Amino acid sequence: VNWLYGAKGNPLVGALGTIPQEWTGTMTVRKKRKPYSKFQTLELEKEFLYNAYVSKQKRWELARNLNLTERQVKIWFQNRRMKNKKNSQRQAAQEAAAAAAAAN
Amino acid sequence: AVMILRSRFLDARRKRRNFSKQATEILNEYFYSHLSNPYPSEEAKEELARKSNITVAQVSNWFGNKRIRYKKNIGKAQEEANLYAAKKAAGASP
DNA sequence: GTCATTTATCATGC
DNA sequence: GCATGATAAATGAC
Repeated sequence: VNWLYGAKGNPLVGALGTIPQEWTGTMTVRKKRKPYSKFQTLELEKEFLYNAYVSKQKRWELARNLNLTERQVKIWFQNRRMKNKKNSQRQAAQEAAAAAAAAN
Repeated sequence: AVMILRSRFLDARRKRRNFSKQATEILNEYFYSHLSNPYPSEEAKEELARKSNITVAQVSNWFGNKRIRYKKNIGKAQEEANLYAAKKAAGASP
């Protein structure tokens, strides 16, 4: 509805953080972001180096060994692929700029 | 350990620089003039990036940070930042 | 699946 | 010492 939903003092949010009248249904609470440990990140990076797409079987193993849910492993690989793409685009832009500068 | 050393050089946070005063002015002007829906389209982002002399990714980062940090400040001095609204009105009235 | 986000956290500027 | 820009988890649209 409004992008300010959840902001303190916004009319859409009831006083003292109560739920708006129009919404009596399920108030799904967003899970708080929790940084992974060094070991977890290293193991995930190791597997990502092998292949950017993980199979269901590997996903289950990783989740069990790293004490994560399969959903977390799946999302980690999705975010990691996006990170890879951004870094590639950034590097390509830098090289293009360098080539353009060299042409002068 | 290897990853730490690599990230020390690849992480752009290590070489962060503040935007110029003009760039911040341009971004704030757009943000407060679209306060009801501060989500610039891809084309708008590109234009803002050119005028601000930054990348579109940096424009996206700026709006992401601006939205969440504006939302957390409603009722505080953030309302005073709406001098951009008065500024716009002063420039468009004649 | 991608991809633009939200949110907390990180690293830096000053 | 916080303000600020960038990144890391997590969600949701499509």
